Amino acid sequence: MTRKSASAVSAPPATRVRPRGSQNAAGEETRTTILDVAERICAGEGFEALSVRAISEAAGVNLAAITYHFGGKSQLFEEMFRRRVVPLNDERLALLDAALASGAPTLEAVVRAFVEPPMKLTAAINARSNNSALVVMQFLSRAFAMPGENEFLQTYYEPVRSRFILALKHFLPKLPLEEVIWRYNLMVGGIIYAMGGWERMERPPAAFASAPLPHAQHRPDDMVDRMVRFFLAGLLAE
Amino acid sequence: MTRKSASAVSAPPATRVRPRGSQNAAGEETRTTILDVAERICAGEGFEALSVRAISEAAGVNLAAITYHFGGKSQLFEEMFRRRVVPLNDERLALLDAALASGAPTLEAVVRAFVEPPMKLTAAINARSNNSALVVMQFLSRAFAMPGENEFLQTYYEPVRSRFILALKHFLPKLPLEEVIWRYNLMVGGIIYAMGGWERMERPPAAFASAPLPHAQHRPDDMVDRMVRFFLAGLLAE
DNA sequence: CTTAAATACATACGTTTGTTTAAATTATAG
DNA sequence: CTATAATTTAAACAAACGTATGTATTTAAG
Repeated sequence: MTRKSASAVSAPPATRVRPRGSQNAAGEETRTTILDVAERICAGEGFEALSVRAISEAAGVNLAAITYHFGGKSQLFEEMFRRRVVPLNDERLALLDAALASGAPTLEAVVRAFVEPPMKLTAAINARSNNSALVVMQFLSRAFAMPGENEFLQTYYEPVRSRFILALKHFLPKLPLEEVIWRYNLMVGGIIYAMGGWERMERPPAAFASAPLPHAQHRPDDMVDRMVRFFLAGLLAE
Repeated sequence: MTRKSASAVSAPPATRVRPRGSQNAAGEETRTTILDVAERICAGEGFEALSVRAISEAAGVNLAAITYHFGGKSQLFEEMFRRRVVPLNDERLALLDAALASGAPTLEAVVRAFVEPPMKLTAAINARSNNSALVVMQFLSRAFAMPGENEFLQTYYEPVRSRFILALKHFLPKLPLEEVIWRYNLMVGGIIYAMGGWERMERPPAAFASAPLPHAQHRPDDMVDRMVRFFLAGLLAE
């Protein structure tokens, strides 16, 4: 089936080698183009619009380029996911370390370390493709919602999850661990939902049909502040 | 293309009529079976496993039954969505009315009216198919994440959204409407995420590898209480 | 029982899907 | 320049998809 299994069983003729990265400058550029275009399509037309044909055509590359560079459609998805999530989690952990290493660590700093990176990433993607950045939300919700245990999440997300839960527990010593975990996850849900698009976070109720709200300037910092306020209070409840 | 357009243009021979409901007891049973099975497949194997073939085979009905009873795959999805969301939203509004009509209405009662119905529904589905009930979460996240304006949501969800936002605003008079809307949506995100599966809401961090936690009895009421505490504090922040 | 509608069925059609193949082209190293 | 690897290309494949069709079966009414 896959090239990997073929070479594992027997590789008699000059079997083609799938590049882990790319050895050529041209190859690397094609790789990046595919990832970018796939992301834009996902943001604009939804996840199920992601066919290898749609991607390759929109990217201006050959149909077989996706199989060649990534090994297949699902591995392309993995790479789309990894490319965004790994730096995001690294940043979260770095901010957490900085918060805890400070002279007077606060729960608010921990919450901010968790909230700020994904919101900044969402803002960046929003700025690039002026459509709302459903991308990351799609991926995260898909990954989080996948039936069974997802080894992806286990690898890339579990360390972040563990460290933040323990950090929260440290600042909430009277709260049972079980409740800390619940509150952590409620925070996660709010973040993922907010990543799915800001305009729905601000749309006024239909009853206020008249004034479409001054439509504040979508400043990422304001949104992060808002979220930190909400989550911090929730975590400190009771 | 579709039967509807064909009959709209010209219906010369005995064109088959697509039933809106079902006229026979047998037909109604088939309809329900299809919906149930589709829901179970979605919960167990994810949304993209929902093909008309997989559904009809698992349901033990003919391949053409889905087109016959629903008109097509997408209309089946609409019905799956409607069947769950309409009663859920009705219940939410009824609880909200009851809360506001009471002698001493409280913000907590409003939050509870919003949180309790989806959690009870999730618990019911969880009990039926012992897999985690990703169903509703899948549907909701898909619906919420759909690019562009979703007329479905506009029809079925907007009244609920408007009424609850205004109710929250009433209890939070000092908070700008914009911030009320944000906090409402952060609450929505937490609920949707929690609906996606309880076991991940309680999984201990990997660092606590030893004790898998006493695994409390998954009592829906406890979970609702937990969520209400968290959201209520968040809404009242600052 | 007879009749007509409603439902179920087996089958086929046309499309789209992800992937593979083999040859052609480009880039890099010796 | 030459040879070798890396990349791109066009074409084809089998499988899965949603849907349509014609007929058989079942149901309900007269």
